[in-house]
Amino acid sequence: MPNDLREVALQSGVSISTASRALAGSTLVSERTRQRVLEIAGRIGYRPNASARALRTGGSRLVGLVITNLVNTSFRVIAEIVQQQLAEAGHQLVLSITGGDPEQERAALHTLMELNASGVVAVGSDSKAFAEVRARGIPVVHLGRRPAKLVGDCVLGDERAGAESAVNLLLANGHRRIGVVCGPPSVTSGRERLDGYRRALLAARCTAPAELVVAGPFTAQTGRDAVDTLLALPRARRPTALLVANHESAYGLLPRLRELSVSIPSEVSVVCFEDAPIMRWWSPGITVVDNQPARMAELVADLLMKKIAGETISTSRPVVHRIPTRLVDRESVAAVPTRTARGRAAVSSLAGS
Amino acid sequence: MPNDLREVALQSGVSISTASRALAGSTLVSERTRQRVLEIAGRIGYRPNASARALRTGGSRLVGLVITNLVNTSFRVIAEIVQQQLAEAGHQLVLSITGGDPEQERAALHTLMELNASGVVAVGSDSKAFAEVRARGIPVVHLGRRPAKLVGDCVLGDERAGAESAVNLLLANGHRRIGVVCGPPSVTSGRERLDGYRRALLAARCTAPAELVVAGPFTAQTGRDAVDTLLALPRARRPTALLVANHESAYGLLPRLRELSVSIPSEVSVVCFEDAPIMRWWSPGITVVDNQPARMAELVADLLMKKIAGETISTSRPVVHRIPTRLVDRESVAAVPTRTARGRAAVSSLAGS
DNA sequence: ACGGTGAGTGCAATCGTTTGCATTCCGGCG
DNA sequence: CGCCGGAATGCAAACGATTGCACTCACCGT
Repeated sequence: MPNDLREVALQSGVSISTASRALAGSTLVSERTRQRVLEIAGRIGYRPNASARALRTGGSRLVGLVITNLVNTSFRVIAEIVQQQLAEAGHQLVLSITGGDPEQERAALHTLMELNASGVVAVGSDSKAFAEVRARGIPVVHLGRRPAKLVGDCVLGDERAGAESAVNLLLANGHRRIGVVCGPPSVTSGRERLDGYRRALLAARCTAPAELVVAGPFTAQTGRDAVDTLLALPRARRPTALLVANHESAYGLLPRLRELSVSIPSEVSVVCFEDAPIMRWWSPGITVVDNQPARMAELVADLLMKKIAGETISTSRPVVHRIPTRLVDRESVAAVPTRTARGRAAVSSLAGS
Repeated sequence: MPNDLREVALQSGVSISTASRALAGSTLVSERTRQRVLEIAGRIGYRPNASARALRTGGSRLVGLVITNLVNTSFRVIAEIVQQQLAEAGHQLVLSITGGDPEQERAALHTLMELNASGVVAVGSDSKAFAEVRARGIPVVHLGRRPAKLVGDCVLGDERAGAESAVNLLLANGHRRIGVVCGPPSVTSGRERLDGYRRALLAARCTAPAELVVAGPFTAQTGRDAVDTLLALPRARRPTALLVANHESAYGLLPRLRELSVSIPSEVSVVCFEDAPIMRWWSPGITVVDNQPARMAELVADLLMKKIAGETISTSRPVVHRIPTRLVDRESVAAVPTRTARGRAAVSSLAGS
């Protein structure tokens, strides 16, 4: 026995149109028939066919999330929150993980077009397939990284200010030689963080010598290597503090420091970008610049749903939103050890015990 | 200008049927017309309308993944791999995160039914909505936890053997008093791990006193509390090794041990369940029972796609597959400390507070 | 009494594809 | 020469919902 709208109509003794309207809550049906239809629908467990509806109305209530991976804590949080927010509004999340491969990204976007997606959230992406998506009137929101060509609004962290706040904290603790580990210059977020770092140093009339800047891909290895490179510098040029501008690197940098028994924060202060469980649980707790992925995700969901509801492919220019970062001060930053202070500490510890 | 099959047909000078067949690769069209149609389709950027196709054929090529969260490393890996495998076969992943809430799970499953999902992967779930899904002929594969009522094949880790291998390793290192932290008894995986623990001890003619068994929800707090409970035991009854049977607890347990300056493995040996980056990076590296989520995911995707392809809601009984675990020996297990060698400062500090 | 009104309902077209069946066209065979 | 068969194509009916339009009444005002 089928359980489509026709069946509901049949059993309710009304036409398909009326049944449809009753279920849709139209004012064009009498209260009594609505009750009857609803009751029958409930009884036979009627579920509307999403394909048919999408075909007829042109709206699928599917939203694509195109993302490079789920390992990155920010991305994971974003996926969770966006899914949840969309679900509350009756949308479904179609997940595509591209691994950063443009070809896969293209494929994902094409599929989303075929699905008549109601919207697309893309994080860290940049391909001309977006133009097609946009051309089809599907709203797009960019997230996390700013692509060269915006086809929709863009939600970013305030990377520059975040880096500045971190560097300022270090400066306030007396650090002058601050090493930085950042992502490849091709990624906007990495560039901006580096820029913030430079700017803060400049404002304090400090130098940022090239030897203190290490750039590399988003891998733990980059972090490991950075430690070795920076600590190999002669004492006087060695950094007393490190700013780790992406947390993939942190996953290599922190263990490497421990391997080498370099003590945080007494020997080197550390500030990392992006909060993650491991940052809280590391010993000592790592001071981080939290880019608040949950807030980014909420805003993204909000923007996208407004666009979807508006139906209007707003011809206005895409706007870029910046979510402020939050400096979470834990235990990995301390005053720069002065020669005398260090000597004193050693002496007193001897004397004390 | 529309972008549908009719347009392709029109420009190719053939009927819609022929165009459809040409694109579908049917043998019923001449090579020449196929070429022509393909060329036109490519030129005008034709993309088939998935809704229309789904409506007509009854297959949506959408697969639901219903999961409690993405924080758990195993789940995250599963989501990534399943997505990738499905995408390769031309399916799309619809992600639903339930947070463990049965109501949300029900809603997710209902939505998937409306979408005419081609299949559903459910991890850690148990609700009667599955019966409806099954009744609609949608293949289901369970993953990770075994629900009371199987509506489809089930892929699990070999929890019992995994726990046994861990305990055996500890026994081989001379440990006799082995504490265990496990999930709530309501979850099958937790029960099985506990069972494996008991069995291994029994086989070695050791006891597993109740005071060494701590059960609690899948939270970091459970792990923290477990440390305090177990270490508060009088010296002679205190465990010399810990088996942490879920990694949510590990996230609380490991930092707590470090807070208390309880040294691993010299004061206490530790084996955790489920591998994760933090296990590798912890210092010392934590020996784990790896449940190989990637292999589970691959098998799940494989099973599901076979069922989808088969079209047959195989009436045969659901079969339960077990993926073997892998003991990854790192640095957190050492021979049991002799009484004299055993440090006392850290542990007694706890008793004091 | 009659036309107007408006609430409630039904008819039928429509969304874009797939596919069973009919149709055409051609060559080959009896 | 007519007939048959197969290859290639087209026609039209689905799939299940939404929705503009037309229709039916009962009721009201004049």
